[in-house]
Amino acid sequence: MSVTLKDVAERAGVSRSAVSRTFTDGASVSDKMRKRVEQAAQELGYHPNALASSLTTGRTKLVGLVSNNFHNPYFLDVFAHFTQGLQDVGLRPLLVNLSDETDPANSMRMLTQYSVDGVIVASSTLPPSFSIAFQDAGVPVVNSFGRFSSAPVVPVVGIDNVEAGRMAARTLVARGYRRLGFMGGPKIATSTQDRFAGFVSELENYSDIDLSYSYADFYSFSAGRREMERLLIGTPAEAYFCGDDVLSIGALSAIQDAGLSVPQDIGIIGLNDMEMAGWQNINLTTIQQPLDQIVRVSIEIMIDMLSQSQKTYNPQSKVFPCRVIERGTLRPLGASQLA
Amino acid sequence: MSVTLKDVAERAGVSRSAVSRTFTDGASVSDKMRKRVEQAAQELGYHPNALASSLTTGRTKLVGLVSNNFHNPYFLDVFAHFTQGLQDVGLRPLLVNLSDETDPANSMRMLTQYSVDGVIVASSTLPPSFSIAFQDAGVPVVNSFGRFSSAPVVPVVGIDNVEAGRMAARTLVARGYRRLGFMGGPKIATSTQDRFAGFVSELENYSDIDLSYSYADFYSFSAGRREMERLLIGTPAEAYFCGDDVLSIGALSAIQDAGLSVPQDIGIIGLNDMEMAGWQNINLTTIQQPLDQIVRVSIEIMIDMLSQSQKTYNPQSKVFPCRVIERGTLRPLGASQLA
DNA sequence: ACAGTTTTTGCAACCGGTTGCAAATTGAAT
DNA sequence: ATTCAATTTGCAACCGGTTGCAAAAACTGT
Repeated sequence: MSVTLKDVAERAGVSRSAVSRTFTDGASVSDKMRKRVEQAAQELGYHPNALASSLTTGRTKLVGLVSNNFHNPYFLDVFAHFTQGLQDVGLRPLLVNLSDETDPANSMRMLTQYSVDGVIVASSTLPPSFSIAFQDAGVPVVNSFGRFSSAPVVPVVGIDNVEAGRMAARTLVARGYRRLGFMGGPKIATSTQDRFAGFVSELENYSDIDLSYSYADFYSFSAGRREMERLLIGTPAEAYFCGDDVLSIGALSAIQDAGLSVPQDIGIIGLNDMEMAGWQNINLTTIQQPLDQIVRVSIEIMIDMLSQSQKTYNPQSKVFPCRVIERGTLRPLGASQLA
Repeated sequence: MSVTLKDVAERAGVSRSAVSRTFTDGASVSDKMRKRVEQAAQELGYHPNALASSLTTGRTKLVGLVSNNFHNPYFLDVFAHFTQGLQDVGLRPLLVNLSDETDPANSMRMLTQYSVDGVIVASSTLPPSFSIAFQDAGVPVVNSFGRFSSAPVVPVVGIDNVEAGRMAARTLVARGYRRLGFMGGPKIATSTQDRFAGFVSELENYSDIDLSYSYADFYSFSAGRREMERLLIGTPAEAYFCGDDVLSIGALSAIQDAGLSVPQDIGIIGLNDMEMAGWQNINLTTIQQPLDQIVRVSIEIMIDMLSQSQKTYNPQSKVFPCRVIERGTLRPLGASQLA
């Protein structure tokens, strides 16, 4: 079937160790030997079996990439960045779809069966128990888009959602909105909880603000639309901070269909700045998560943990500042504040 | 570190083979023995190492899932289906992002290093050389969303793009459009070539049709928008068949911004029926690819190939019928045909 | 040319499993 | 009880690599 170490050794007339050494860097081989082995390997089309070597080295260079957000277009961007970033540093993403899972045990089992070197949990809606379960199994974990904490159990990379909530509040207030709405994602998502907390806390600095809030069932278009339809039955707020972009787009669609216009009648600000938010027919004002930084640093931390053979890694949260991307769903800064 | 076969064997006071056998189904073990081993395994928290066993069995249950479409939201749907479907049958997707690759060699090497059991190439824009390269390396390959052929080199699962092109033509003609446009994806994509061929051939059945055509650079929003902007400078057609949904949405956005309305001034029909096409603020009339069937059958074929230890698999194309999903970007069937 | 040092090489054991084969056990039948 | 067949078990070799250790080879300096 496939050509092995032994084949190359025989062909080159050397020992198996010699062959192994030419393919492990840092090993002691003379130039003569290396040439000879490489030649033989070339001729036979030999490539070392990564899995076999993992047996002795204990490293597979496999990284579990686990997520449950397979219906939020933002996560295609996320996957694109992660797969690219991981393969650039020689790691291989083993993709795990946790959409219907509520118990980490199954995925844990499969990840340990494949002895992944580490796990990246890329989700803002998975309960922390998942990350912790992986970590307890002795596997390095980093939780991207997780909840910030000054002393996290698992390294977290993302944004400070509380601060993002504040930023949304400031942005709306600065544009003269006074009756504000928070339309969160699922209530159990830590991201939504934190954004809400920040949003509320910032508004306490202002006296004349009216705040209402509610939650959509998922981070999805239809949930956002449904929730906004519900809100429009009553007296809607002047502007909403929506849980994320896809939710915002759902809300926008409901508003349009109700014959109202954005940003004149209702303002919307989202969060993520997914590619689609910039499409001209959406043109969503939103708070941008610095995706490439988050991914880059997530991978850096993972590499760091992998190099520390000890499990004495001291988990840290790394958060990156967000910024408001001004587009067309909020009235501009200097505009008049009353219809 | 982790608990091994040997540990369990010692604890249970049996041979290593016995333990191995209780975890390989189809092996001969008495009930007594199995109970005993399972108990010991339980106590130690043992789980067999899939990679180690792959060494002797020659099966890793790893499947390469390779694609270069990480910027088309449709492919999030595709990945969601594939990851779910694969893990449901006990296979693990090793995700490969080919976005910037032009040469199969690198990805080939890495896939063989990890001795994947098979490769699923999920892309309509990768040149066939990729699938063929994998196949030549002796790995079972199925090409999802590839080009139909009655005697394919590699099994193909998808739709008959030529027929889809015809269907688009019939749909437009039936709605009274006479000046038709084909706005393809990248000219080198087989999907675009075939859709064009079908579109043209069907129109030969009609005498009074005016056909124009052009191509967008990628299957992406911005490429679609750019191309439509260009078309609107001249005299646009009455209706366009666009390369795919995301391209259609780009085109729609250009049309709107030009102050024209859909479907009154210009009709658009897309292809894919990605989730977003059904969003009420997009509401795109489109030709639906039966995604779940395509994925399901792709996986079935893969399993089939894996079970045939021989490589005597006779590759076949499996194509599934598409259907038109009527939404709001084409005038309805019975409508008057002139403005 | 020789002893001493450094580098290179091969041997053999090991990583965590699987499996063909023969020995041991069990069960059935007389 | 005894024979024979069927089932279960363990031994040992193997899958494709890696690596500690000691022997061999290559340098060094004199």
